[in-house]
Amino acid sequence: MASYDFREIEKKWQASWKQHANYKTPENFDRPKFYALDMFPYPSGAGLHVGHPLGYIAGDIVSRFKRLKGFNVLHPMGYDAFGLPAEQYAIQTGQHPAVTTEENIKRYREQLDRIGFSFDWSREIRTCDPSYYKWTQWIFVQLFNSWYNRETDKAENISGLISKFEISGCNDDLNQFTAAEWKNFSEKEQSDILLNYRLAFLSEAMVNWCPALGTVLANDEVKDGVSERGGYPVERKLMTQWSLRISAYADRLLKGLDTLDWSDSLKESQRNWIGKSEGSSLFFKNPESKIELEVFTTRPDTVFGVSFLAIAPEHPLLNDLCIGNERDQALAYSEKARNRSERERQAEVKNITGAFTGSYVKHPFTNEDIPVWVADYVLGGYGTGAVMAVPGHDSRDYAFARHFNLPILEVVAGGDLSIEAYEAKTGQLINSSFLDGLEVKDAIKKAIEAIEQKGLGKGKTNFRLRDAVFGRQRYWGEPIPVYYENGVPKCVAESDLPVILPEIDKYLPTETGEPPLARAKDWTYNNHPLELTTMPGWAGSSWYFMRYMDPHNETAFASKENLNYWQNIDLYIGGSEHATGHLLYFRFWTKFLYDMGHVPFDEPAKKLINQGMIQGVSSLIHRINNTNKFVSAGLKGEYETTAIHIDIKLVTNNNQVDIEALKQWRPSEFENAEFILENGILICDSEVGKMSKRWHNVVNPDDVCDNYGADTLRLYEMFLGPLQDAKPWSTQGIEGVLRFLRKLWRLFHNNPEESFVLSDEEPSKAEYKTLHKTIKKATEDIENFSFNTSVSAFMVCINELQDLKCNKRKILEPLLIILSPYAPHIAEELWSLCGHNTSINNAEWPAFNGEYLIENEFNYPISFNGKVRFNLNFALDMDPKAMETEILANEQTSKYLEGKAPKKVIVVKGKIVNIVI
RNA sequence: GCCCAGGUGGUGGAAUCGGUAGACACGCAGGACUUAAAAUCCUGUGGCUUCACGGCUGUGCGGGUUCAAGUCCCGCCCUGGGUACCA
Repeated sequence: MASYDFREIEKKWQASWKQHANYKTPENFDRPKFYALDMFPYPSGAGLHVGHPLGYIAGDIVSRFKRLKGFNVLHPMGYDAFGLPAEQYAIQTGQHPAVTTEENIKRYREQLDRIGFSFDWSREIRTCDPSYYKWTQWIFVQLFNSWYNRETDKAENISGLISKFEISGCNDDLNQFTAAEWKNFSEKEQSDILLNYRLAFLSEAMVNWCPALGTVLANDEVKDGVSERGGYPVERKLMTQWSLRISAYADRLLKGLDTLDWSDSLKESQRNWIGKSEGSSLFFKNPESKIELEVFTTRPDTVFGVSFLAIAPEHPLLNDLCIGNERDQALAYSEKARNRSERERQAEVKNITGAFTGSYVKHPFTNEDIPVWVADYVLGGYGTGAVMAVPGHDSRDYAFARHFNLPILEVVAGGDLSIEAYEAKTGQLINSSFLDGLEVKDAIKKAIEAIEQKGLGKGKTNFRLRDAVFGRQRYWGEPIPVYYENGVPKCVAESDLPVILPEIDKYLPTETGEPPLARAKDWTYNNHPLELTTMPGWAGSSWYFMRYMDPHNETAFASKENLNYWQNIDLYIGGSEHATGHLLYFRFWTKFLYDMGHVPFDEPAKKLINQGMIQGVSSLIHRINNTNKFVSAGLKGEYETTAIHIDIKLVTNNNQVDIEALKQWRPSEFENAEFILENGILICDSEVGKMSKRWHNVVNPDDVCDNYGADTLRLYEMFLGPLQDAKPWSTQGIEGVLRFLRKLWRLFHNNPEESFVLSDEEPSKAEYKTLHKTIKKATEDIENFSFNTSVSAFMVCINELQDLKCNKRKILEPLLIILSPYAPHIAEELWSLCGHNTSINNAEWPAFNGEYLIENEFNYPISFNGKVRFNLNFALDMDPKAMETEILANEQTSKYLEGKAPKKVIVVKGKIVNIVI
């Protein structure tokens, strides 16, 4: 073989790795472990584009590196296979989602295989596989059978709570009953009470209902009032729903972040989503009507600035509060506000609306009458659904008071209330009785003390994090393993799991609006009806990383032995778009399983890297409005035009459109079109955005592998820039990477016959220096996830060896080893040509020898008072005093120093960098 | 609005602790080889200035600390991402 034939080489080694199961994770536990996981993909019909493999390549490089370093590496891959697109497709075509999913997976696998990943495919999992979702259902059963014990601050079996009720009854915020009463409750009553505590529970709650998708969605699945998938409008609707009590873990999810090596921005996203806020509850009462309204505030110091109370349109006491002449109007307003969709609600944020209820309550400190208003800026689901409005020091209350002409009181000095609310948490309290003169910080403390002392409320912490709606009115998901006996929800016995997803004739809701599972024949368990909703997409992904440790275990989701060995993920790579979804849920499930003693770790991933999105560059040509004429980009200013996306394959690197290809691409549109050219060519504009079929800008990794090879693709994706950064895909520069691999190849074939030649001669110092410099850099870069600079270092190394005409075994073999994580195919080929009959995968990462980098002399430019620079040579081990003498003796220096002794000689890393006089 | 990240040549991007800014690659220009092309190799390439040696200037803007600032501090401007009546 003379020239570098990447097609042949890559095909050959991929087949060999498969045949010899090179990347199968060893089943012994005698080495240190390393668990490198990529977020598994949802297998969509569109296949992979060049953005998908970015994170996988980085993970693969680290995995290969760790293997060479002697670690037992777990590096698996699988598919997040339940989900909406396959079901939407099924509705349109009648094709079973399982069939579509299977096809898509096959396609994904082909694409992944071409890139040469070192996945252990014997551990592949699919969330839609019954042997997998058996355990997803099993975890659900554990959640159902558990409650969160605040005293021990962990989840426990619900039986403990039941015995507590049996012995001493209950007296908490939710329920009050005696032990005797508990025993007299019916089974249904007991069940309903327990649902208030179970971690998987059924409740009636306002949910995000998406009519177009026919299902409810969790908060993180709704963006800007529309569904994340499909972008359909979302409404609020009161429904009985399965939810998971993630709110019980709010504080631990927050605290756990401090122990994780995740990016600051991602941790910050989770902190904001959890939204911890500390403050106080406070009761406003009306002695006549006996009404008590509880509010939550983070600014109890401003209590003397309260001029009205505002309650949410969903507030439970609304009906009692709306009285007198105001009753009808206030109720009508609330009704209207409640029924608005999320989108309307958000669009109208700036419109201030509200209504007076007719009721008054007493101010807890001044005993003044405070009017109670209903206002849609108060959210039913947060805090107590009621706020004490302090217009002087809260901008929303201020706007409301301005609009309805309510009093604005100043209680913290420092602002100008005629212009805006003064919200800063600094300044002295005024007009506030016993708080006068205090700084805000101290006033908050004192106010809470006073509130607690008088029994008006107590210090309290609120979280923004809501419980996660878990039921989906869809077909293509895990059945929730629950049946109903006389209206009481019960879990299917663990021995009867999995509850297999039944076959149905159509993937649509029934005529009566029930979920698709209602179509299933005999959808019962021991003659009792089974639950009709299925689990959301994030259920299967919340624990999949554990299944990889022991994927074929039939008696447990993973054996204790395997869990103890592999522990949690050492390196998790995936997109930051999962910050408030998957990455929160899988922390929650891990903590729960930890509490219940099923796993020995309480965080799933120690280190997380978010790879940036690779964006697509789309091409736009300009059509003159109402004509079939297209004008080159430089001339578009002279016409009224509309931009049209065309396939990027029709365009060269410098934005020149191939008109003949364009005509063939869409003959109906372009066959008879006229083109107004500039300098004889048609130029288009380009735009950076998401890679999508819609914009005709998808780049398929298969094409890159065909034209440049998998090794070049791998190196180039790393070379593009820092892994974490978003960057547009461009093939400018990919030639440079291919050129680098050719140069490497030629080091071994540098003779007229271009035959493989390797020298066993002892390398020179310069050659060793080049090698060890590169070993150092490559090792450090992988540990710092700085892959782009590593690729550069390899390029420098090859350029230097080329200049040295080096073809020595002692240099090239270690070099192949450190390059193999990036470009495994060419490394393997050359390794084999070097005479090895085992895979380079079994080699050992070369040791770095720093001695080759030490120089005896250096020549370094020296600044003089930070200005003039000149060069001086010194021995490296010369002491600073001797250097000073040397400097003064030097003709050039003394000229600048005018014979004066230097005040200061600045030495950095043993080198003089500046002389100060 | 709030929170986070970032702003370096024509382009993507380098620059561990503050220590020769622009590594590496693309692009561009010139040259070698070739009948020619491709491929390959060599040279140059921040700006201004100089025949040249060199000099001046330069990391979004304005100030500061330091012998020395892309890097640290203060105040702005801009871009990307997250979040949004969360009391």
